[in-house]
Amino acid sequence: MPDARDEYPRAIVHFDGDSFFASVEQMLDWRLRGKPVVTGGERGAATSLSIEAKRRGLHRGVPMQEIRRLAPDAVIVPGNYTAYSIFGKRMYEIARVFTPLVEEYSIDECFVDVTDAAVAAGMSHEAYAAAIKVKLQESLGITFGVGLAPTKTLAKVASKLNKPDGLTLLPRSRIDETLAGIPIHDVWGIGGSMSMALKGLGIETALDLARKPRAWMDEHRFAKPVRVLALELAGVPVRTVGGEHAHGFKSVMHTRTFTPPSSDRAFLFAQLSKNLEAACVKLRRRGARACTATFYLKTQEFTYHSVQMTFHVPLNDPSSILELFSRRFHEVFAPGILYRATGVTLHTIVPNEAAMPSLFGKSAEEERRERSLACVDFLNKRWGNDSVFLGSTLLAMRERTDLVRSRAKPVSRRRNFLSCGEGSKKCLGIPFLGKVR
DNA sequence: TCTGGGGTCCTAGGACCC
DNA sequence: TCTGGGGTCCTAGGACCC
Repeated sequence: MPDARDEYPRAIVHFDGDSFFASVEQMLDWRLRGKPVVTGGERGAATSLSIEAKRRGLHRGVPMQEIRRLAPDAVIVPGNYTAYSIFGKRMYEIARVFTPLVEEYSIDECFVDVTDAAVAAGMSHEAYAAAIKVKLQESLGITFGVGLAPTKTLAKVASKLNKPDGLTLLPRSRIDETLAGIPIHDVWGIGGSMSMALKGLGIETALDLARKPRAWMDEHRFAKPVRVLALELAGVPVRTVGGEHAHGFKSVMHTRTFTPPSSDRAFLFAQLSKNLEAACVKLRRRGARACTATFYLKTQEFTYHSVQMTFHVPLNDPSSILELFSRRFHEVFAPGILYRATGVTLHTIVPNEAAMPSLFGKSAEEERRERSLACVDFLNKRWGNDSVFLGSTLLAMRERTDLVRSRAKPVSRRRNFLSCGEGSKKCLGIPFLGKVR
């Protein structure tokens, strides 16, 4: 019987919500339970599918028309990201009752390091992971795929193995037999480009990579990410839980694709303005400012043309930033070219408190601007996000309204969740989820 | 002037993730 | 897979310094 410390030098658990968005929809509306539910109605392709929908052979990315054809009884709903995000936050809170070592990896996933917490509770790592799983399911009404392993990469592999509602143990002694069945392109961190390169060198499974020594990495001049991956697959913990995503954020972005593509300079600038406003709202909501920004135009051929800039003071109001954008817009825009999207990223984030506007405090002008922004935020919160916006955005708003109007069918069958149609607000029916103790 | 070595910082762009 | 939106990390290469 191997010792627990050999099997799990660290005991990392990965939790992955099963059919997360669709499951949340089913929790919020009992009428959807037991039915094939598909989210993504607002974008015309499936984002998440309930178990019942998956059983009908549907999967992510399938166009809604196809869904309707293949499964006429499917219930198609628009994404309700506010609700998903509340369930996600709830998941982190519940996990943190068991240990503070919780990394918020994505809206429906988290990593938990239970190495010490389990010992302190006088439980095995397996039992502790199982207890968290039960608590999550009881509290949220959603099942999870769970993996327990000595490294984050292996935990991520394990949680996928017995979905839905599985708890998969992947101690060191079982690494070889498990990884032999995992194709290299299924490994977290290996994308299309890297898997091509690895396959060219005869690496077909996760086990093949785990067995490669450092000399081989040197010989083929592999960069850091692959080396880390190989170690983690071999059961050597390199990545720590909570290290990377524990707090804060590094950038906010807002991008939008429009159809049909356009070469109209004024329209494109209005799109940019709208994206900038949205990105600034996110920034202000988080009480932060940015010191750098990137904006881009994406052509119909999917090439990006971008401009990066640095502000001399941290900013979060769109009008000052837009002024800077307008001066450099000509660097990305070429007449006669068709563009399909624009985007804005704000980075080098600092908290508001750290961003004293000048040595002498706020000027009257800055005071005035802050007050008007607070007013805009209030109005948008009260009356919906598009109530107040910059004049430069107007052209983009008109366009959007036209698109909505021309849409043939409402995307939802549920009246109370209908989000299309001008001015109608999405209604949010989150049940009380109880107190975390 | 065509010639050293070495370090840091910044930027653009690629790759990957959910 | 002719492709939506929001993120993070890594690296090569240039600028600049001693």
